[in-house]
Amino acid sequence: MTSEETLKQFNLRKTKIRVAVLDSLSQSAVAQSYSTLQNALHDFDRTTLYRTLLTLTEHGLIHKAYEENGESFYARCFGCSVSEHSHEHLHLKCSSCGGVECIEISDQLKSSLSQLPFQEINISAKGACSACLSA
Amino acid sequence: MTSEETLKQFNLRKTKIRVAVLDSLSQSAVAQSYSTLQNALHDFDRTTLYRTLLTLTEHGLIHKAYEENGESFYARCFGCSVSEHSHEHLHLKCSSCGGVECIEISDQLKSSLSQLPFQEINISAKGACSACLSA
DNA sequence: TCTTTATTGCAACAGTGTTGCATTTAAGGT
DNA sequence: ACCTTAAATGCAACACTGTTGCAATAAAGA
Repeated sequence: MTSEETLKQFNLRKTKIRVAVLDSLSQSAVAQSYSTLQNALHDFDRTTLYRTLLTLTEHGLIHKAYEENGESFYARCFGCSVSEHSHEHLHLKCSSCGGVECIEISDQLKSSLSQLPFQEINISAKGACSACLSA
Repeated sequence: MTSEETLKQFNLRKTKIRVAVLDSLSQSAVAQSYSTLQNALHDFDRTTLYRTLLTLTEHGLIHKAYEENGESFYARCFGCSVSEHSHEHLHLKCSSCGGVECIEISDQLKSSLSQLPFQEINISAKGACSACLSA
């Protein structure tokens, strides 16, 4: 589904920056940092980018995958609604390239996590991302 | 062990703010945010607090337990060295009081995590902390 | 095309992170 | 108790992100 179609599906107006952000995040294998997005979308005011990320997050099209040292990384959302954010994956911060990759977790780990009496369980780790491993 | 003794053990000079930070984090059941620490220690310059947190973190006396929306929460470190930060616990951000609690995880979860080929695995979650549950 | 409402761009301010530098303090030796 | 020296502090300053208000602009449907 194209970014335009996605916006329509979520009842959001089609604007240049929303399409650009969704395109950028969809094409990227890794989550993108705010500053990376800002560099890629420097035609737009940073406030607009800030509000775009807010809007897309609130409606469940994207999510903040990782945050460290004040740097936030955003990724496309698949299969999570506004209310139920069950991101059953792990966010790997690559020690080599600095990118953030979303990684599926094992069923065993899922079942261990599901026994916890908490919501919004989030796992992050550091290591080599698949791109850097195969390079 | 007192904060003074801890500093000596780690070969760090005993200064007022280091003792104050260690005392504050030791006495607290939950991790403290930067702004909370700053309020509690407003006699000191915020740069000094910043550098104190850096130093204590680098030497493994404290660690950043949680970070969200640019707010960092710090806690005392027990049993983790500079090189090996195996925090085998979960950081629970309380939806009620906003505090961050360190919670031990089950052996089953530990073993699932130990199978992952990553370092510095970190789990965070949202829910009610023990203080708010018992209140 | 018109109308309405959401979105954008700009200005402005707060909070945190970070560095440089002069001053002060801690710790060990005398 | 006093020096000496290296480390720690306080202050100024700047960058970046988050956040809000408001006037100008653009999107979507009639």
